[in-house]
Amino acid sequence: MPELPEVETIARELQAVMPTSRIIGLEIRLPKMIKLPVNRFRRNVVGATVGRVHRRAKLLLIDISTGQTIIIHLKMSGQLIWRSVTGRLRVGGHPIPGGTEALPNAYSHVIVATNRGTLFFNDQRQFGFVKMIPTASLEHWLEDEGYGPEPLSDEFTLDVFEEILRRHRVKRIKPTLMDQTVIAGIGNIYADEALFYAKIRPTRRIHTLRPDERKNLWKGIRHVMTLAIKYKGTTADAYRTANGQPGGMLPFLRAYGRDGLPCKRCGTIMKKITLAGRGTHYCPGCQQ
DNA sequence: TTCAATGTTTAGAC
DNA sequence: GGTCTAAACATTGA
Repeated sequence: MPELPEVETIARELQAVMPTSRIIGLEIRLPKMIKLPVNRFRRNVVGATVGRVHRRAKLLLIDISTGQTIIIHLKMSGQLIWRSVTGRLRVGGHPIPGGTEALPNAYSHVIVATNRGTLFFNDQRQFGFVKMIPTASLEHWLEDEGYGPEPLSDEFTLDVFEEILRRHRVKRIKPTLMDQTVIAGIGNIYADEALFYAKIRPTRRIHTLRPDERKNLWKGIRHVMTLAIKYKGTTADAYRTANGQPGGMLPFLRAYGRDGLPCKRCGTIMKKITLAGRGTHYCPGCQQ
């Protein structure tokens, strides 16, 4: 499930419980999830102490005491579940059928055991991955990957956004928002939401955006991301219900998944189209 | 049975 | 060279 707010939620939850725990075991049930030689991964991970858990773009980052950072991408259906030794669960990512009571389950591909609890990396569709980079070269690695600015950082000013739009003026706005090298962390849900906020149709060519629309879109991106983090993402806290009900942000979505329903702003029936291969939801009444 | 799913990459067409 | 679409990855469920 995860876009920036969901991964941020997971990072914060894990940061609250994992640091200073010692990794005492590692089970790799599906080796293809680990994008480096499994032996090298194991050698650096087992016996290490967990440092900071943080996030960049949609990547979850776990610093460990061997000077490495574990990088996890959840892609479409990944989830991370922390089960403390007392049995308390913290879940992030896609809800799993049947809830979280039985762990590990058929989708638990990587299991990291520590003295304080166990981290399960589950992924139904197996698109996610685990990498490992020396912490000292993490920034450099991220730069090489080409990620754009964090939308909630001070660096992401209106001027920076305007410059981004100038670089991509012939493209359509929604796929550009979702391009991780343009801005980091915006996915399909929050692209639709930010465009709804700014009353901009997702198919608009960037050069047709007026100054007020560009500013509203910049505000919309930050507003939507901030709100989603506040509510712990759109499904990230599905663990509260055993049957995988969606998370706290869902009632606040105004575009995603609302095709066929009246627009919350103007009442027009919302539409869904396919754009760049992704379901795209908008109001034909007030998004021009 | 067919299609779509919160992501990303790649091949090909224009 | 730039931009766009479809397909691929694997699985499930509507």
